[in-house]
Amino acid sequence: MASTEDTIAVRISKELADRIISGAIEPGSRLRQDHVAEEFNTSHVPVREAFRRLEAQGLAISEPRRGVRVASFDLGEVREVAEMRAALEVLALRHAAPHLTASILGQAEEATKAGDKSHDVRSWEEANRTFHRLILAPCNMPRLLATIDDLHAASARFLFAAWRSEWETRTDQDHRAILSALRQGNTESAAATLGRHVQWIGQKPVKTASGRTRDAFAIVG
Amino acid sequence: MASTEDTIAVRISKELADRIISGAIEPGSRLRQDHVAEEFNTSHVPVREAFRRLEAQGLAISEPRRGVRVASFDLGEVREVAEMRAALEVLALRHAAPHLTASILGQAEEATKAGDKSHDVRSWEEANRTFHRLILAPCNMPRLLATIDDLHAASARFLFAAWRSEWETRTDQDHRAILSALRQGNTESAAATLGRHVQWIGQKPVKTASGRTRDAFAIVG
DNA sequence: AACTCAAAAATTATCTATAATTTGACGCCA
DNA sequence: TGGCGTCAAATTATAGATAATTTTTGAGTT
Repeated sequence: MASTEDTIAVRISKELADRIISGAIEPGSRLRQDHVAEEFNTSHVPVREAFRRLEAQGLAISEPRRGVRVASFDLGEVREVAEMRAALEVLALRHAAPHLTASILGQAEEATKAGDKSHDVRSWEEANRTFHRLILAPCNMPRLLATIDDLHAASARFLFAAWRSEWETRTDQDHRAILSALRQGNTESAAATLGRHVQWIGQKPVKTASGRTRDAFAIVG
Repeated sequence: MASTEDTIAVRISKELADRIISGAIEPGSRLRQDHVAEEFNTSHVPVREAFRRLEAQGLAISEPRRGVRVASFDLGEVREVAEMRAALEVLALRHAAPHLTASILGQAEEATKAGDKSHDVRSWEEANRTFHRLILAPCNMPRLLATIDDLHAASARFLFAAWRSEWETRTDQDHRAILSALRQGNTESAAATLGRHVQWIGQKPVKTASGRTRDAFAIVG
């Protein structure tokens, strides 16, 4: 996955991003440049550059002279990301719709089926992300797609924090409705469904470190 | 402006961002780390970090082992930024509206007047940006506001590229309509006007390096 | 003149070393 | 016991040195 063409800084940032998203590193915990450098067998110079990338993606927060920590999040940020995704994915879909082919819609349907069959969060998330990317990519707006990608990374993080292990299979009616509307050339209906779809925030009781249960929230679309 | 608390990398990235936005550095031109380091009397380590920040803002493009260049742009990207701004600023305004006070709206009106009186692009742009920031900031959505800020930086760049020097004063009816709707508590009307407003793309003939004239485009709201 | 191709120069990426700052522990004293 | 200052250890930030890569130059060839 980490192509050898990538610079070390990019490799490190991808690996750390993965750990942050999967929850392997706790929100709020410090990222110490020397420790990371040692783990990756490099000096801290590329590590610092990796930190800047994580910062830009909103996965880490850096305070001058006080180091970098994994970004924390709360229900407010989950809502914020959901609404930004709704606004931007609807925009992307409107532009992508005219360029969607039967082949792309077919692949999107496969992704939906894969998601429905998933027994764990990680594979569901991957299938879901594939679906969204497939129907939005043809909008041909690189800046928009890059921003949406960052939002998806944030979404995945919220999701894994709430559904660390358990996952119930369920058939995604929204995805099917979107595909059906797109096949009929009804872009506005597809966009409206998509906008609602990504704002659906799931709720789930999780156990905290202190043994108590509280509700966790995540975007489930 | 460049606070001494900032790390050197931040100071450099702010200064370079300013130059790129103002057009002092040509799109496509290379940013050489040693030269920048020498100019700022530092080593190239903070320079490289500054480059990563510019990359994240979409102001520079980095190719591994081949250096960093100032990002180019075309009409397509101007449209893209305009549409993203429309989608996100409308979202921000909907959330900000309930928190807008008479004082904020007063300041926004002052900013509009300052813009109307501006005889040069730079001061118009600053007043315009102030207006937008004032009415959107109370949405209290930091990620959304940060994204909008980056889009404003891109907008400013397009604007300065097209209207390098000449500027005609004009009264901004849209801003007044938005303020009036907000004062009446009519959020949806204000949002609709704002959405149209930031998608208005101005067109202006400019002289190219080769002496010919072509049309330049920029967001004028 | 145009076209290799190799060597030199310039530039990027990384490593090692040092300075500056923050964190944390310890002991002191009210 | 609890707050406070001081010093040591850890950590961040920058500088200087080196390795690896790309770009440029230019001689030699067709």
